[in-house]
Amino acid sequence: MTANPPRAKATTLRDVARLAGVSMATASKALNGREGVSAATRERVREVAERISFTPNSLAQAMLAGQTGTVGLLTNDLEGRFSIPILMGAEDAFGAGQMSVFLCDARGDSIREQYHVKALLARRVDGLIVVGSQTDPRQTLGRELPVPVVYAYAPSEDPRDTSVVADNIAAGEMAAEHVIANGRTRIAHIGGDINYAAARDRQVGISRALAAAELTQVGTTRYGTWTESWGRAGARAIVEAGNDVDAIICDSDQIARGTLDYLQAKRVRVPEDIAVMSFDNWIPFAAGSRPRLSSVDMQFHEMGRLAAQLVVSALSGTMEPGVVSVTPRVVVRESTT
Amino acid sequence: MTANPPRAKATTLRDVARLAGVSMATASKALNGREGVSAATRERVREVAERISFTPNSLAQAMLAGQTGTVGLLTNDLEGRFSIPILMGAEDAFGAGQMSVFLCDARGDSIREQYHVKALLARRVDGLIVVGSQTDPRQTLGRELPVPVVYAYAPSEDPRDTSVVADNIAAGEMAAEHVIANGRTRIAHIGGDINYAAARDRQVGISRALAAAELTQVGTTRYGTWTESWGRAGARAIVEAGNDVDAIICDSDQIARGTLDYLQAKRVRVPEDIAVMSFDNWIPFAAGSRPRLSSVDMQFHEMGRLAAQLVVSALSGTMEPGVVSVTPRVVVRESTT
DNA sequence: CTGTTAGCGCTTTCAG
DNA sequence: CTGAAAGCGCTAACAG
Repeated sequence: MTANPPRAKATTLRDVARLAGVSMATASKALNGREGVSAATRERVREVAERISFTPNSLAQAMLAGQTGTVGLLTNDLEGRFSIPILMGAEDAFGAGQMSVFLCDARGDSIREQYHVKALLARRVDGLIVVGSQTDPRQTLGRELPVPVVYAYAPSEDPRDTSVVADNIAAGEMAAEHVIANGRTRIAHIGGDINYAAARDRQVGISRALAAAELTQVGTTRYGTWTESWGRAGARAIVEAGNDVDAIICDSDQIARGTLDYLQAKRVRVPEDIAVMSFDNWIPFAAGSRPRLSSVDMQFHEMGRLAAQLVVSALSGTMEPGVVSVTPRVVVRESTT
Repeated sequence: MTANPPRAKATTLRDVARLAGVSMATASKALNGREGVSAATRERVREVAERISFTPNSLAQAMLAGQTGTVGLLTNDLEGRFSIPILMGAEDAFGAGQMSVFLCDARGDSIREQYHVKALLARRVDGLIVVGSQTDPRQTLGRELPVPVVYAYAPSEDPRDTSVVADNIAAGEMAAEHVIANGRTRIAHIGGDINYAAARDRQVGISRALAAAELTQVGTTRYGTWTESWGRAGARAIVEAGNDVDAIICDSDQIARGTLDYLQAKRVRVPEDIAVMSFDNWIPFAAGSRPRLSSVDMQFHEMGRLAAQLVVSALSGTMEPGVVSVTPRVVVRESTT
């Protein structure tokens, strides 16, 4: 029942000016480092501002400048594995400067998304980053928006928009090349959910790398879900098919964990008998297993950073339409070497 | 090299008024549902506003109102397991209304934190939520801030502040009570990092529940790290100590996964021979293993929601100082039953 | 060097 | 019922 202390009302430039005995204009110039103020005056104004802990009202500044120094980050699965690193990358890229980020989660609901876009525009954000939850192209927010929009992870279906995506075909190639480089020739693939472009693209990449090495995939790719449980089932299917296999590429770290689990229960040695390679490099999963998993990192953080940079550069100039791919990176651990 | 289309400049109330042939005052009243406008005029104004897709400038509105309808969410490990659900809970609680959330990650750096606070105050947020990365009390942001502050997960060390925390002692009790209720009497505990209050508190809770059931813990709690690898080592230590054990409580799902891994390699059956119980209920880990893990959910989402509600209620009234605990919840799966 | 004036976009009295 | 005027906090001309 304790009442809180009365909140100090924020001080204004007018207070500073009055206390320093100058006009608001002079106070403004003094604090903003504009020239045309004597050193003495400037110092005095600064002291007053400091003393009464004056913080300029960004809203007022924004109204004059026509720029708010804010961007909206619209995500669709905060829960998810992908949004967060992308978000961090963006936060990183902005954080250094003086952009602030409005975070909105639309939960995959387009009504909700529309609502958030409207709210963000009302707040006069300078730009928008839209993070999808699948790599499949998503509907555009429209081309009539008064601010630049960059799509991350899920590209916009409209080629006139600007998107930053992960290169899953390259990722598939890199995964296969890595195990091939380690001397494996009998390679199988456990896919993720076939409804995801990520899963289909990785298969394309794997095929491409195998063809380049004049190898043939062992068995055909089976698709399932992005779970450990599917990893176990997929591994069993491969083993029970009786084919001779010396490497399994799994479409996610979780699938790979399931695969590892099955193989270990069967006393198959990893990597001696079968190498296991995965995608995403979700550290808690990839680095928690024994052996630890080699995995293709999709560089989400980098995607976020890039998206942020694109938005920033769009503020002063125009933005190239099209899709920018971020190149993945193989992280080698003990499951393949 | 395609130049983007010129961005439509945002329309203003003045435009609406002019096009509708009324004054700005009338247009304002019409759009905001104020009375004193004829139905006909109101309709006409609305149509115009709709036609030119007028979006009121929140900044201008905020300047008049003295409230921005924004809050700052200051986190210290976006990466982490805890911030995100809390963040989602807050987003949830606000999202329904018309609060927008500024997200800032201070990376555990107090200089950076200071910088963000300053920026948020400049943007005249109506309130602040500070999310810590450990349950240990953290330094206060100070009591002179012009806006209400709520600390989540990590409470403020200053009892005059308002904090929302997880009740780890209760969690420890609930975990022990659950395994006891399932007939286990020879219970061991693998702790997390002893430098975390969460780990120490859970031990307190476990002891309390064991005492209440007139049981004694098997061996003393060993502390390590929050990793699977420590889970394996800890389980080995328990097994090799040669004590008869029928349940192991692990301080996190990851530790439990390691424990499970070790037990399975040793052909110990879970839960028949030894039940395994954990904390956090991090779904990908807890529900991915076989058997799936029973785990104490710390209700992070709920904590975020509560923190948000506290901030909102502080806007219209005062805020109770002190620490609010969120009660955890046992999620039963197959590792204990 | 310093101060006066105008105005960003909006809402709110208070006259008409 | 409608509009003119004032002002939120700040900055950018332009005078002095």
